Amino acid sequence: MSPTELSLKPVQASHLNEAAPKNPHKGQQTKAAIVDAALGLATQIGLEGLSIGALAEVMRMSKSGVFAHFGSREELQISVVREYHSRFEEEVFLPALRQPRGLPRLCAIFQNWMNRTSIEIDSGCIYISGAVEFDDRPGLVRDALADSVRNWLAAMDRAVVQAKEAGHLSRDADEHQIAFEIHGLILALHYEARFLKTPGSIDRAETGFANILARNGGAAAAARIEPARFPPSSSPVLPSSKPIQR
Amino acid sequence: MSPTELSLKPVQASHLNEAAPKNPHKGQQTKAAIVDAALGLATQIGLEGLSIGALAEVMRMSKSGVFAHFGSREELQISVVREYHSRFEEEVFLPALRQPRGLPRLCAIFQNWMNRTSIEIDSGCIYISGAVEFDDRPGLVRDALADSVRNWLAAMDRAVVQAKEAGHLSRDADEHQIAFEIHGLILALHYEARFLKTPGSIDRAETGFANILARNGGAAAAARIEPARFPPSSSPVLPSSKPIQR
DNA sequence: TGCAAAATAGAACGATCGTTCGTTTATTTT
DNA sequence: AAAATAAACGAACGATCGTTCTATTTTGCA
Repeated sequence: MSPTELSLKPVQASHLNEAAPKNPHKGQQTKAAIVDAALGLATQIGLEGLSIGALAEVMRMSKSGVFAHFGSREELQISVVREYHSRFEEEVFLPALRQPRGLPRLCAIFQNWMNRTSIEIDSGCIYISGAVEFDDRPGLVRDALADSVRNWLAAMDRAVVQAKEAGHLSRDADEHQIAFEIHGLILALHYEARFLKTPGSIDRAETGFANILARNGGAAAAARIEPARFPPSSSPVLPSSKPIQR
Repeated sequence: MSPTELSLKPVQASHLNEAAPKNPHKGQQTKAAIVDAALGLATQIGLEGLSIGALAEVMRMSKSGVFAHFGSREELQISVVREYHSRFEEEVFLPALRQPRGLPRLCAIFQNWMNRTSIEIDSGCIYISGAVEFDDRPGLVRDALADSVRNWLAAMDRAVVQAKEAGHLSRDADEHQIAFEIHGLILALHYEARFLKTPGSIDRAETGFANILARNGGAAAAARIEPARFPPSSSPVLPSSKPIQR
């Protein structure tokens, strides 16, 4: 059994485009299904804890059958990172682009990120666990991971800059400082809620975001743009896909 | 070789009370030396990555010789957690008690914590890596770790409460919110400096702390108590034991 | 329908892991 | 100095790991 008594229930490709009609060489489908299962395992036990044997068990396949799709464990891990990246982008970043530049988009980004993080209180987050596992371990996995995170943080940074350019933040606001502090709120939420099980952490993070806005003149701007639409307003910018522990 | 090509140079007990005169059963000395070395390994590669074989190599002992001192790997890990706890307390918390209650002590705590974290940008931090490794893995190691962290966060929380009681923070300041945000600053510093190698992270964390104080009326109080003594002042409350990457 | 290619299985490898056990060496006590 | 106790060793165990290799099955296309 797995070290932490995880229930490694077998999984069928399910929602993945299993009925895709014209896929040449069905290997790609199963590879996608493997990556999907691998991502599920990796979020719980980490990229380092991810083993081909356990993955094969979940997939109801042989070790070598799983292995053949990647050629090395490292390549499997990289595939998982890429998959996580694209899901994160799709779930957190892209929907926020539908909001107008400036504070609305920044708030949407934060809310989407909060929703994602709230789910990850149960499931785990590869960007956080991976950072710890690959701090000082050079290699392609680390590179993929760091590139992915930098990419995301840069995107958030841009949103803050745009909010300031749009006049939604005071002229002396330090954009990068704001981005840093937001990142800290998410990390503290993940740490205290997932590891320490401290109740109320989600509200703390949201209050923290409101504090940042207030200090940088964003609260006033928010009221000006669209009253009662911004944190700590209770209406999420996107519907959260899951009820949330508070 | 080790997975991450760490140079596992052998270590002699060195600074540990090796010349202790009247120790009955010298096993305790070597056990302390083993824990010392184990802590060094664990901070770099994590508590889970800590292996008895590698530890024995560092200690120039046999695996079984090392093992006998603990009886199980889990007990070894717990010993490491306890050792880290006491060092953290000794280095971060206790010295701050020499400062008067209220804002001075809170600032001392933050500065000491910052100094410690700055060092751990190179060496790693067990409270952070351990939190990720033992998120959802029940057991004695997790318990020891969580107790230790909660103990520390509660101590910091108390310092914030006292600062408010002393009138150094405004009457409507939310103490627990402040503690949460401070924790976030430290986590963001560790993440961005250690994993992403983002320059300037230390200044970001210190600025963040100053922002928190300013928002809660602490900056004014700081000037009232002892001008030019508080962040972002450059004079550390305790001399940092190492030059710091900014 | 038949055939080549792709996908999967199965067994085995070397390595490392935590742990056990019996023995030998150090240290302390008598 | 002898006897008793503690500490360290060395070899071996079963398990799991990533990986390799050779079969066998399944698939897609002519």
